[in-house]
Formats: sequence, structure tokens, C-alpha cells
Amino acid sequence: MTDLKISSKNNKINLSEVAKAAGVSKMTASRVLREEGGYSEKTRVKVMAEVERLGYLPNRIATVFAGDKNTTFVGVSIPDLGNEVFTHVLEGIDRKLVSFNHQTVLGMTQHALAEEETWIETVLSWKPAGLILTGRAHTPKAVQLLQSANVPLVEIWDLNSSPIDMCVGLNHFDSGYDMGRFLLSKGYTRFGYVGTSHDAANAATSRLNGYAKAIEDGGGKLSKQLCLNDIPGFYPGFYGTEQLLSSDPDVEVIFFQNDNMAVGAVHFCQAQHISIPGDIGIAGWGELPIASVLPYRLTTVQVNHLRIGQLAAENLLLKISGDQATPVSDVGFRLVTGETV
Amino acid sequence: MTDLKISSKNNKINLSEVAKAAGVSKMTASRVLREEGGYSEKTRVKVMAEVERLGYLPNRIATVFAGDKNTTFVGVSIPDLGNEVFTHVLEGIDRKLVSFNHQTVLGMTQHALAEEETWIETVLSWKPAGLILTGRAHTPKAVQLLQSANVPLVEIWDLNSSPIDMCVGLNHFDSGYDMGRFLLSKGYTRFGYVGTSHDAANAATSRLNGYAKAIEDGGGKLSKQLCLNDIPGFYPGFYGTEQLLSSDPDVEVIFFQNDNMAVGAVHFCQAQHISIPGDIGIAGWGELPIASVLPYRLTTVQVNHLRIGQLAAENLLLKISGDQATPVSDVGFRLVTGETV
DNA sequence: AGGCGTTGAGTTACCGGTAACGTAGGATTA
DNA sequence: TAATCCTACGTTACCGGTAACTCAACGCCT
Repeated sequence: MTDLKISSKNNKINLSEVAKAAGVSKMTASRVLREEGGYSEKTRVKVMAEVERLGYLPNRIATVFAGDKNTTFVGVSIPDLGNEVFTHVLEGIDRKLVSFNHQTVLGMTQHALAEEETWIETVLSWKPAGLILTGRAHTPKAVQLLQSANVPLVEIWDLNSSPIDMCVGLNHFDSGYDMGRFLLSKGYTRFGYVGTSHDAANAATSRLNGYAKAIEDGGGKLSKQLCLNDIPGFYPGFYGTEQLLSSDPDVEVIFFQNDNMAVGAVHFCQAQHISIPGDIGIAGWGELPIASVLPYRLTTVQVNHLRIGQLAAENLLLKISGDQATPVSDVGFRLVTGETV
Repeated sequence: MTDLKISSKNNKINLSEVAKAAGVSKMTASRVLREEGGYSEKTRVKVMAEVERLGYLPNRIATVFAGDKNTTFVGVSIPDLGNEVFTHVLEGIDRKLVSFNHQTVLGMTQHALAEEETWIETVLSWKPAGLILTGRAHTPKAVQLLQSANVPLVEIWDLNSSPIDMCVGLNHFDSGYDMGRFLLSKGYTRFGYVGTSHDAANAATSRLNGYAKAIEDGGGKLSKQLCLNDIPGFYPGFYGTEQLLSSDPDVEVIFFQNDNMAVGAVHFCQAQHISIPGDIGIAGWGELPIASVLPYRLTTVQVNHLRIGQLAAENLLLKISGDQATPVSDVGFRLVTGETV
């Protein structure tokens, strides 16, 4: 019976047992482990020896509970991992968080606000140190949860002049507008756009809106916009181009949701012997790694994805430690004129 | 003073307050919330009304603590997010976990066992429901921590006949061996390899070893192997090819660490007007999305990354709920002969 | 010798839930 | 009608730490 109990409880060594083994009180052991001071060197050595010998692993759940504090978890929601853009942002976030002893709790919201709401509720119930959410749109209940939870929060990606708490991103509308204006300046008159599901009021939609506005302002025509029900990857860029060109062969230039889709388009054009930029112009967005190996410089919008993540994490960490943090950070963008238009 | 307290404590509504407001005991409120039964419909309605009115959010930390249970977190360690291969695995894991009310706690170990050990210790102190680790190599202390923690564990990626607990992956050595044999059968005699940092005993090294063994067994020559100190992406594939060919122009075929590197090579060859497969053969690994838009089918090894993640999560969840789970799952691979050799 | 500060501890209460047990009162059964 | 069972709760103790407090022993000073 006793054996069974021991084997089933396995590693249930807690602070009391360490203290007992070291011949001190629980409190003294606690002080030693937290290096709080108020104990002799002799005691410290005794306690640490028992910690080592028994393989004591602190129960951080209990610590959080005792102090009525929060954990060191930071909830990070991103739409999905299939979109390369967000994996770079996530990497920037996690690198920074880890170096400050925090852990990323992942939330893939699949671009659905309802999923996000559920996830927020779950994560908040675990008392996170902070939250980073991709996008500025949330359900009313989510907003209420976030406000009353009173947890440091950064909304990233799409710039938001009045964030719930803090915000790090760029103005997607402007980036689309600038691209539109640039293409107009190149003499194009018939414009196309290819992206993926834009049901939600997301950043890609803002880019499309900016693009459309620029074209309208400049007297051009957005002949065709295609929103595929797919991920914004290489192959959707490939077949999206095929679809767009077959339904509207007069389009002179296409703006894609991101570089990967644009590269898909480049490969489609190569396969069909359509000259770039002679027969058609191609523009991407986000400057993704693939662009570096193309035979010509892709026309795109350069965005420092990693920087967004880092800055979001930095501001969050500041607020977590009670310091002042910038409420709104604009990381900006840069138009890369390239050779594909 | 009182106001200050209220505003600072904000949403500190706990079960006691809900119970008091509903005119029942804490225990009854607890039973209602857990739908445990043992209460009248009238009571249920009263309690739920107060939960709603007060915006009560359960403190899951306290629940875990009370029951001396584990959280619903699952620690997932991957080398890095910059490697597209692992993001697919991670996506498979998280999708499955989420649908069973678990959350992914991310750990980027940067291919360093010491980082992994630190991360394991931290995550274990948070009482996770389970762990998924990429790779089979761990520090002795990490292994000891994992064993004594007695938490469900899946080691993924590299197949391991004697895992600490469970294992999901494929035989990387064999996949390299098969590729080597296939290339030999195509008549090549002088072989090259380009990958990234192989200091650790990782899966890519196993592939290289399998490849080298096949070449040796077949009487060919592994003329040159290049291990760049970079990420296994497009551009390293591009300049790695340049480096390899300039130092050893006689190489007839190159096996790359993954498809992205191979695509970088394809673009290098296109830029230099080197014919594929006429002048040189190119082989990748992993069948990544970019391969779908190339003008010809890339010779590669197809691996179902998403499936690895799903299967790992499935087995973990089985074990978490106390059921039997497969100790070792081989997801296999498939050689894609392609047109680039 | 008595007063006082410092050092190195121990004691108590508590964080927010839940397991285990206790119990009043009505319904059912012998 | 009394014994018994069930329903719908309430009470108590506890999970593993830590904040806040208490306290003994010792050295030091006047």
C-alpha cells in the first residue's frame, strides 16, 4: 500500500518536505529559495542540498495563488500559422518574451472573432501577465472581458489610434494607397487585386481599400478584385492570377495580398510566357524571404514583421513591470519600387 | 480609500461573492458552475443570473490548486519558427489541442539543448497537462526532470524506438538513404549536400548521414557537404549553391536540407543559366508549398508535417485522459522523383 | 545590569476554489 | 407509523506556497 502511494505520487516533493528534511520551517526554506535574505549561510546550504537531493521542483501555480498574482504567461493570438507573415511576428514576440522569463500561450483564431472571444475568455481565466492580439476587431463581449480583466494588452498589426490599451502596427490603408499611387505614376490604368477571404474587417481589406481609393483618386479603374477562399500562399497566387486574367484579360497590373501570392503569380506568368513587366505588372506586400531569390526585384511593401513582434513584447513587458509604455507605435512601411511593374 | 480599493481590484469577483449575491453557499455555486448536479433548477437560475450580472470569471489557477491537478496547458517545443517545416507541425498540434480544450505553450529552443532544459524546467513548474518536444536529444538533467515529472510526453520529428514516453515521427536516416539510392540509380557519381548548422545530433544530420551511407554503399562520392551557419531558407539555398559549385564545380547533383533551400538553388541556376537537370540535379526535402508553383516538379521527399503534429497531439490527449496510446508512431515519407534530377 | 537594535528564525492566516462529509426535511417503503 | 432513502444544500479542511507578524538569542552600548 505504502509503495503504491509512493510510486503514484512520484515527484510530489513540496516545500514542506524539503524544509522538514533540512530541519527548518517551511517559511525559511521559502526564503532561501527566493533568495530573500534573513537566513544564515549554514541554513542556505542545508536547504539547497535537500532541494538538490530530493529534486524539488517549485509549484508555480501555488506561488501565483498565494500572492494573488498573475502567471508569467502571455497570451498571443494570431489568425493562423499558415500565413508566413504572422510567424515572423510571432517569432519576434516569443524571442523577446523568453528573454524576460515569460512564456507564449498560442491562440490561433482562424480569422474568426468568435474563436478569438472563446480563446480570450479561456486565457484570462489562467491569469496571464499580458495579452497580444492580432487585429483591432473584437466582439463586444471580448472587449468587455479585456477591459474588466485589467491586464496589459497590445493590439498588433493594424494601427489603431484608440486601442483598448496599447497598439503596435502600421497603417495598412496607407500602404495600399501608396502602392496604388505608385502604380498610377507608372502609367497603368486598369488595375487588379488578388487576395484571400476578406469577410472580416482585417488589415488586408484595409490595404485593398487604400489601393482602390488611390486608383479612384487618380482616375484609374480597379477592373477586378479577387478574394479567394484559401490561404494567402504561393499556389493561390498562381491560380488566382490565372482566374483573374481569364476573366479580365485587360488588367495591366495586379496587387497581391502578400509576396508569396505575388511569387505564385510570377511563376504562373513564366509558365505561360507572359512577360513581366512587359505584359503585366506584379506587386506584392510584406517583403517575404522568397523575394530575395527572384531573378528581378519584386515590387512590394517592406514591413519589418519581426520588429512589430519585438516592439509589442517590449511595450507589454514595460506595462507588466508597471512602467510607462507607448500607447500607439507605428512601425511604418517602405515602398519597394522593384522591377516587376 | 474605498473607491481606490474597488477600482484597483476591478474585476476581483470571486465565487464567494457570487454565492453571497445569490443567497447560497460557495459550495452550491461551485456545483452549479461545474454542472455537477445536486441543486434545484431554481438555485441554478439564481446563481447563473449572478454570474452573468457580476461578470464572474472563474480563477482556473485556484481550481488546479484545489484539486492538486494539472493545468490544460501543453508545452510544445520547436527549434524555431523561421523554419517553415516546424510551423506546419505546430499548426497541426495546436489545431488538435484547441479542439480538446487545451492550450499550446510555445518554446523556441533555438536548436540548443541547454535552452530546452531551461524551458522544460520552467514549463513543468506550471503543471502542464503534457509536453511535446521536437527532437530526441535532451540533456541528462532534462531527461531526469521529464521522467520524475511523470507528465505525458511525445517526442516528435525524429523516430525513436525507445522514447521517454511516446514518439511520433519518421526515420530521417532512411529518407536520406532512399534519396541517395535514387540519385545513384539516376547515374550520378559526384554528390553534394547543402544544409545549415548541424552541430547538434538533429534530424537533418541523420538525413545527411543516410545520404552519405547510400552513396558510399553505391560506390559514389560525396564530394562536398556544406553546412551554413544560417536558417534553412531560400536565400541560404541560393548562396549555398553558389559556394558549393565554386569550390567544387564537378558536383553533379545536390541534396538540400529542405525544399526552400532547393528552390533557392533553382533560382540560382536560372540566374546563372545552369540547366536543371541537364547541368546539375537538385533535390529537396519535405515538400513545402513553394514546390507547387515551380515550372517543373521538384525531386523531394514528401512528409506530412501537419499529420505529425496532429498525431502527436492525439496520442498526448489520449494519455492525458488516461487511455492507452501508441508509444511509437511512424508517419513515414514518400520519395517524389520529380524532374529536377 | 538593563535597555535596545539586529539577526535568524518560527507561527498564523490566507489566496479561491473543491473533496469529503454532515444534515434537515420530504418522499418512499416495510 | 417508524425506518429508510434521497434531495438539496451547508460546513470543514485542505491544496502549496507567501505576507505579515512574532519571537528568542545575541551583541553592544550606556
